[in-house]
Amino acid sequence: MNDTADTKTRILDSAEKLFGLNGIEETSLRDITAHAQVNLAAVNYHFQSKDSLVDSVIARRIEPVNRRRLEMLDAAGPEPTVEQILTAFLTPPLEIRLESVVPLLGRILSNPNLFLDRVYKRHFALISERFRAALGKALPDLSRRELLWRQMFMVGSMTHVMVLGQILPAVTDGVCDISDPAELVGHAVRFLAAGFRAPSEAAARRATAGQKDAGQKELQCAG
Amino acid sequence: MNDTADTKTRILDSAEKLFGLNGIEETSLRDITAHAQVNLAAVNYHFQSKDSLVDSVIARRIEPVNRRRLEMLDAAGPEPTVEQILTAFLTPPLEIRLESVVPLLGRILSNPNLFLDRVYKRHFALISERFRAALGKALPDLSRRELLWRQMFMVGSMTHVMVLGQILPAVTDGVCDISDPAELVGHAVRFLAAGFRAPSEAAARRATAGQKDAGQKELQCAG
DNA sequence: GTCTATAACGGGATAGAC
DNA sequence: GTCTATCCCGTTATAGAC
Repeated sequence: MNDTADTKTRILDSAEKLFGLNGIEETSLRDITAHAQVNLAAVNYHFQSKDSLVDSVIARRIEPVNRRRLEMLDAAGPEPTVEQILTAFLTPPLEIRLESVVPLLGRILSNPNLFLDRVYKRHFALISERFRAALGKALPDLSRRELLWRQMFMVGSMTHVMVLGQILPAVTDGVCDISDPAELVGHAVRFLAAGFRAPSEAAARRATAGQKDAGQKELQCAG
Repeated sequence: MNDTADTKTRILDSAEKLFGLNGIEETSLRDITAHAQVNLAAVNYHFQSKDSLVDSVIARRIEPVNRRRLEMLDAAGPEPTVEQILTAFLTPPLEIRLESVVPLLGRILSNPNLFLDRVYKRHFALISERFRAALGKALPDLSRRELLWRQMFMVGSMTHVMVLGQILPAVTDGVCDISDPAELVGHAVRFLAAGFRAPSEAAARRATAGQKDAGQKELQCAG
């Protein structure tokens, strides 16, 4: 906590931290103002309501992440590889060094009520379309439907790791954690790029129709 | 709602539905008892507390899902393919026909506080180990660390789709939805099996060290 | 702009009649 | 087992002094 910051910033900082640690609904304005060492009424003065505070907390972190994503995508040139596209999408949210911001972003992405109106439409629809277009160009054999499903799986992979955040070591015998974003992005990009390059639905059907008893192994590689 | 069921079942049914629709913290006991058309005090009579009710709601759905997962895994024989393992893991939670149970399972998996002590240790640790062992046997080149990361990505892919549930069409222009579990499992298994078969960290390093300027395309297939 | 005090409400839980 | 009535707490939000 930056004790020298002004009241509004102190509230945002504390809200962000406690939302990420304990959840949004589970965190009261009293918790926030106590942690920020400001008066309870300051929240309703600077923000109009708790809902509006939540929106401010979200926007403050998501917007720079999305700007950085587009920067990285643009930096990869006009015809980026699948790996470059995925790296541009996954790195910015994971490399935020502030404790509990990563889990907060995860929570936001995994709360369907909050997500649709207050996050997806404002902060995610355009980015999602932009990255889907890039992936479609890199993978011209995939239908729009397949691209959309695979993008869901990609976002889900990232979200789950972000949500688990602090408890990730506890569920992996201490093997995995999010403190090294580069390692995490590396694992994720290898896994997800192979997934995106998997044979399309149509190709998989053709393959099984063509060779009758080759088993499922031919599904391995096509891309 | 089954109006003829006994009070305890009516409470479980209503709680499950409202938890899935609106979230667990966001649903009050008053909401539940009103929907179930039972008395408020009945909750504390049949269950001791709201927390304990939550545990019962979770256990009632997760246990059959996990039994079915093991059945399907065993049915695939002693050396199942990656596709068979993934299908056994993903199908049971998604083919539950009851509205709002799938989103509820998603919410449970994406609430880290609830998850670790009250869900992971009780309902998920053993299943997770069992499936990881099967995947490790089918993919002997992967290290334990890589297997754990990839399993996280798999669970995340499934969880995200389950969490979004009802709003999935809204974020995909109506293209994707969870009403056809077979289609969803098909897409997921193709994507994830390719991901699991992606070259290991070590293999990827060897490949880039060996050939200098082949670009990133050689990462495509190895497994 | 910042505080104290409090309003107005909804939450979980329980006592005790039936 | 089921009800009514109520307790007691924490919540958001606001009024009004400074």
